[in-house]
Amino acid sequence: MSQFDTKTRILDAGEHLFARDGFHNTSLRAITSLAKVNLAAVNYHFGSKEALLQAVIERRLLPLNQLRKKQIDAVLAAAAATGAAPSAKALLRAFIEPTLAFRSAGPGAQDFIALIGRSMSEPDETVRNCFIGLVLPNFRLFFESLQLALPQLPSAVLMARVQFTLGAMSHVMCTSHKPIINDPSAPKPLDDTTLIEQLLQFVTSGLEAPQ
Amino acid sequence: MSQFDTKTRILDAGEHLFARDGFHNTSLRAITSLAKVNLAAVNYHFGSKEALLQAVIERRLLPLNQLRKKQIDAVLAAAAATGAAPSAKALLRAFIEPTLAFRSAGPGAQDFIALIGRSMSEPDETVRNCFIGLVLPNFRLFFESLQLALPQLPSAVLMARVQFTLGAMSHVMCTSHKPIINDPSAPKPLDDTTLIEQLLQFVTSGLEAPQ
DNA sequence: CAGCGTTTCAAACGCGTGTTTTAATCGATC
DNA sequence: GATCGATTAAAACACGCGTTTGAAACGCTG
Repeated sequence: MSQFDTKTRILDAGEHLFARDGFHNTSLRAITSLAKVNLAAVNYHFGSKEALLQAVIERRLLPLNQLRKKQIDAVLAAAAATGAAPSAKALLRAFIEPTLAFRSAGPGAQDFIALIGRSMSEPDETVRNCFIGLVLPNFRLFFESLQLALPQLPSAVLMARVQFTLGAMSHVMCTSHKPIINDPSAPKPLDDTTLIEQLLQFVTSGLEAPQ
Repeated sequence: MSQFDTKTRILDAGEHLFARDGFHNTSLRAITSLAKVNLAAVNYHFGSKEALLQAVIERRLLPLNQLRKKQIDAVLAAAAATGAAPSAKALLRAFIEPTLAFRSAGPGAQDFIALIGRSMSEPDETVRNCFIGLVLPNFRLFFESLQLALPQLPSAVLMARVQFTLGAMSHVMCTSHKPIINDPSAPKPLDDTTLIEQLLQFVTSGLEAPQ
């Protein structure tokens, strides 16, 4: 068993358990036992539990951020080419779609999305700082692009509406698979593609609402 | 020092620390030391740490639920009197406004709102079950009323949009006081009243969006 | 095959946790 | 003022935690 296998298995197990139970409620013993590695392996390969969390988040979030930046830049470039302002919906799609579509990217991806969805309102600084530090540049670009799309909105209002958008998005990210109402009377949840389109429609309409 | 004082001081301290640090990251020693009571007092008066959490949530959520029900019922009654369908915005206001306005209700109220805002996506079942059990009847009434207001929406779509609404709302509840961007360049956050109106405008527009 | 850096392993360390225990103290009632 | 249940207090309990240790096993290189 090579080092690569061990590190990856620890990352996979950590991703799954951090997402399911939260950072503080997940023990290294649970992670190493799920990963079928020795307890000391986490500290040997990553240094600490906290550093493992950082590695878990970085592994997926760095590529995701790159993708989101690429798509936002593409929207901005297309708008610049025609001389028009970028459309809010296109920007929202560039930011939201890669994130949510990522859930179908493979086993563990859905866990990861739930993890970072929850990180946004995480009380613990360990988790929140790790997440916010990684996502901030991306968010800044997103916000500034939206200012171009909706120049008539005061920036404090736009910021509030972007926060609402993030809230709706993160809520979908961490709870879409466990509906609040579990009755037979409750409607069946939408499939992922429809859900993304509905979310886009919802937040676009909210962002563009008259003041 | 009477029993009442002790129990109340424990509830206040628990509310504050659970909201600030999360349930699992808050120790009974931190709570009892903040409340200036003996460590054993929590188990004596409440039975366990988990039962304390339940008491903390119930103390505020039961009256809040009553208020929300009263306001929703009032909107429904007013609509029934005129024979028209209730308006989505009035229902949203009846559900959202008491919750967010509650933050100004006194010291500890803001902590509490953050606590239940986060409970919605809490990974730990201890917290989530306690919260969901209390809020479910209220939520059901809210959802069924919205079906009257927006009868043209398929109920699965409406449910998704209501989830988006809850996400935006809970995100405001637990993060409005700590903005993501902390630059001098970042816009000043809105005051509470404006924030509530903006949230209402946002989610109304999203809920009523064309399909 | 010897030597050596890397990785795995079992065991233990120190610490903080929620809870329980046992005794002391309080406050109302007879 | 004595009595008795309710409350407070200090101490200890058993347990699980993240981390560290030191030796064993591995895999490569000469």
